[in-house]
Order: sequence, then structure tokens, then C-alpha cells
Amino acid sequence: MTNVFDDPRITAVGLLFEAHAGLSARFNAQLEEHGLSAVEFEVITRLARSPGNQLRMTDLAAQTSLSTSGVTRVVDRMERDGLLTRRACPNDRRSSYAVVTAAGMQRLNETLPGHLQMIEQWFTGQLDPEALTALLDGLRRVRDAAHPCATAGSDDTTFAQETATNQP
Amino acid sequence: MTNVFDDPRITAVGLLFEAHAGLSARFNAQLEEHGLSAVEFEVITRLARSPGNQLRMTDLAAQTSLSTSGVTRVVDRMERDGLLTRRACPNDRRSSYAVVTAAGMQRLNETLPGHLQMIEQWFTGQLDPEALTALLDGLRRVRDAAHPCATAGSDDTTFAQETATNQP
DNA sequence: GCCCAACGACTGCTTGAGCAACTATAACCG
DNA sequence: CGGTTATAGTTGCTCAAGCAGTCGTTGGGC
Repeated sequence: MTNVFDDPRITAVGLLFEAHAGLSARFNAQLEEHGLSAVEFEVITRLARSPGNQLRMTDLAAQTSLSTSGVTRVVDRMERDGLLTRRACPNDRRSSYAVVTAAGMQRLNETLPGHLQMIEQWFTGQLDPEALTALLDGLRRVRDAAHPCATAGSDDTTFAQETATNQP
Repeated sequence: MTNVFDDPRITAVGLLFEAHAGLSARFNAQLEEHGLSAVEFEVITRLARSPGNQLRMTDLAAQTSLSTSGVTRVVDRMERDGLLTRRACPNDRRSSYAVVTAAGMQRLNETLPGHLQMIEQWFTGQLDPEALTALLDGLRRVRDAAHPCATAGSDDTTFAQETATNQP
């Protein structure tokens, strides 16, 4: 039986998607121990790495893969839980900032080391340096080609993310 | 400013996750043109590659990253849309099969070529053969290490998936 | 200065998914 | 057999997320 589904292209996506799913599951488990969902972790991380530990709601939406209404709600929850606060923007009264609170920073600091450890355990540590480099190079190519500019507004902000990651 | 977020591990997951998100977005767009969501496409694909174009609901749940109740509902919708049918299992009256209808097969055949083209365009075609092999090898390692056995019941069925992909 | 388009945030509504509870059937075991 | 336990599928409930519409604010053109 010559099966269309044996196509190596299908296998390739399968691998990428399953690797993603596997890592997501592991990460979620660890994050949940610290009372954070994946989105919440992403939100607090993006905020914490931004100047003043804050971002305007729209910018936050652009950096995460959330719509603006999605951001509104996540921030609602996290504000309720004391991890974030809203702060009015002085020069534009339409905008408001989401700011990480002290409790939020503490939560993040509790969570981060374990998270890095998970990454190492299930991802980067699985490969020797050259193999890892090759993998990352490949991913970068694919990412650059297909990178979102979908989901939320942010046109090529997704691209800017990684440059921001490499360069403070 | 020595930033914790410059950690190469963070960058690595960022790449993998963004590549995944980017591809997902592209694929979803194409699938939507044919009136299929990503899950629906996965469901119909898994069924179509199975003997008799059918699977028991539980097995379907195990192969997709859905809970059994999730499967119930997807199959509900797809049955309503005429892509699938339920068929009673002769020797176990608890079980029932989800079967792809003729209309379902036709829909799949309309969708698949374009889908493969998308994969090539945004993923496999982005890399020369050696780089692609290196990427896939890396992904396989990561996948094998972290592979779900989460989300839905299916313990290591996720592993079985890919062997099934390689071997009809 | 005034009006109108664009923008930022929020809210109502809908959808999709998981969990837990439930029903029906099967299997096991005395 | 008869009863207990496990399994297959479905359903009620909850929750997170997106879309479209709303309201206040801003800025540009005249």
C-alpha cells in the first residue's frame, strides 16, 4: 500500500509538532507547581525583561501570541492574584501599562530556575553542542520564514523578540 | 545589565516555539480555505491512514492530542458536516468507530496536496538536505525524550505514531 | 478650533477543550 | 451464575480565548 501519509514532509511536521507538544507538557507541569499557566508565565516574563518591568497592553499583546482582549483578561486574572498591576500612561490616557509587582517578581524568581532546568533536561541537554547548534540554526531558518505576524497585531515584532533576547 | 533572559536556553525554546507557532498559523490558514480546523484535519488524517478509514473513539483520542470527550465533540461536528460517520463495533457494544465518509475522503484529497506544498514552502524547503536531516535528527531526540504521554490517556502511543508514520 | 478617522482598552457573545460525573457494556473471579 | 471492577462513550459544567462592537482619547486636515 503506497500511502500518501508516509510522505517525509508529514513526518517532519509530526516531529516538530510532537517535540513542541512534549516540551509544552513538561513545562506546563513545572509551571503549574508554581501556580502559573504557560500564558501567564510568558506574560510575566515579557514584562520582567522590559524596562521598568512594564509594557503597554497593546505591546504585550504584540509580544505574546494573544489578542488584545486576551491580554485584558490575563492581566485581569494576574492582577487579581497580585502578580501585576495596571498603571495609567501619563502622556496617553488611552493606554495603560501592565506592571509586575514585587510579588510577581518573587513568583518569577521562584519559577525561573526550575524552568531553565527543565529546558536543559528535556531539550538542550539532550544534544551535544554541534547537534544543538545545527538544530537551532534549522529552527531559526524555519522561524524566520514562517514566523507568525499572524495571531495578534504585531507585524514583525516576533522577529524583534529574538534579537531582544540576544541583545539586552 | 546582565539579563537572565539572555540565557541561551530561553532563546532555544523561543526558537522552537516560534517556529511551531509560525507553521501552525500558515497551516491553519490553508486548512481554513478548505473548511477544516487543525484538529479536524488531524482527526480525518489519522482516520484515513488507518485500516478501513476508521478508528475507535478511544484510539482516535490516543492518537490525537485530545481527551476522549474532546474527540466525542469533534466527531459530533464532523458527523454533522458529513465528513465522518459513527459505526457500531460488532464485537464490543461499548465501542464505536469513527469512519471517514466519501465526502470526507474527497475533502481530504482536496486539502492534502496544498498542505504538503505548504510544508515544503515554509519548512522542509527552507533547508538544504543535510541541514534538514540535522534538524530532524535533533527534533527526534527531543521528541523521544519529552514526548507527551500527557494531554490524553495514551501512554506511549505518541511514540507509536511516528513509527506508524514510517511504516504502513 | 472642529470634525472625523485611527487607536487603545474593555465587554458581550460564541466556540472549543478538559474534567468529572454518569450510563451501558464487558471482563473477571469467587 | 452473581457481583464487583474496569472500560467506552457521552454529557454538564467551567474556563480560556477570539471576534466584533463600544467608549473614551488622540491626532490630522480643513
